[in-house]
Amino acid sequence: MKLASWNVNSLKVRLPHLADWLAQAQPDVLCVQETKSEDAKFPRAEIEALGYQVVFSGQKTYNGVALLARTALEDVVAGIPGFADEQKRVLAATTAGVRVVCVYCPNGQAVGSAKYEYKLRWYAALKDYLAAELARHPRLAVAGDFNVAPEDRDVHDPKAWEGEVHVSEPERAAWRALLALGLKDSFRLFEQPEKIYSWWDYRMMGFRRNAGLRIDHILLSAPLAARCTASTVDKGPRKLERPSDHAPVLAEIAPP
DNA sequence: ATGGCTACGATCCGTAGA
Repeated sequence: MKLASWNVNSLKVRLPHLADWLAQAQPDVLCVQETKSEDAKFPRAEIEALGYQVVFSGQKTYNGVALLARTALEDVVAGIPGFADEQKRVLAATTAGVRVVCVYCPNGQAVGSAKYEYKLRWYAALKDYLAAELARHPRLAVAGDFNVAPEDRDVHDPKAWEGEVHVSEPERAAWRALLALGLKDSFRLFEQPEKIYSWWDYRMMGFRRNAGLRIDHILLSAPLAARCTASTVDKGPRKLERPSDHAPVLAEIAPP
């Protein structure tokens, strides 16, 4: 199974890039974040025409998540059960025997802000949810935009970012709490080149300078991690005209 | 230098992203 995640920063704008990338990369499952599309206006027919099943949970202007798969998407659950939240950030489904949770974690805006507190509360709720999901689904993948760069090597300029939102210690602790459940960062299962990132600022020629952060991740439960053969970032779509500021991330999982 | 892009829904600017 080729599993991918991509924050498209508006599905409407990025639909041509998405279509091209699906045809080229041929993922079996794709988690999409920041669709910015309310469900009534979701481009379901366009995506089905590309050969994918799709489920989605969205809202106008902000947030919004979707799950695309070659195989049927079953037991679909939107949001974090028991955590009241207007913001459409989580969508789970089972496909080809794998439970997939698509997440768009809060940005946090600035350390100490109300949005930062919300981010930490949200992460705590996510951790409890994933603990329960792991108990029910041994084959669990959690993919999305986590808005946390786990370590300094995931940051282009750790000194400039020190203590800032996305790298602050409470955020990294929240990330490590997910790993403590037994989930593995698929990217770090392998030897990787240095300075690999998944997001680059639109401003200041961030992409050309490779001034980025690795904040998009695919977490795998132990049974899936044991079968994972590769995990990469595909910078290709970031080089196109009018790109998303995020690149797709991928994990390959061998058949059992 | 606290800016610098981009998307959105609203107007000709504010909010949000990261």
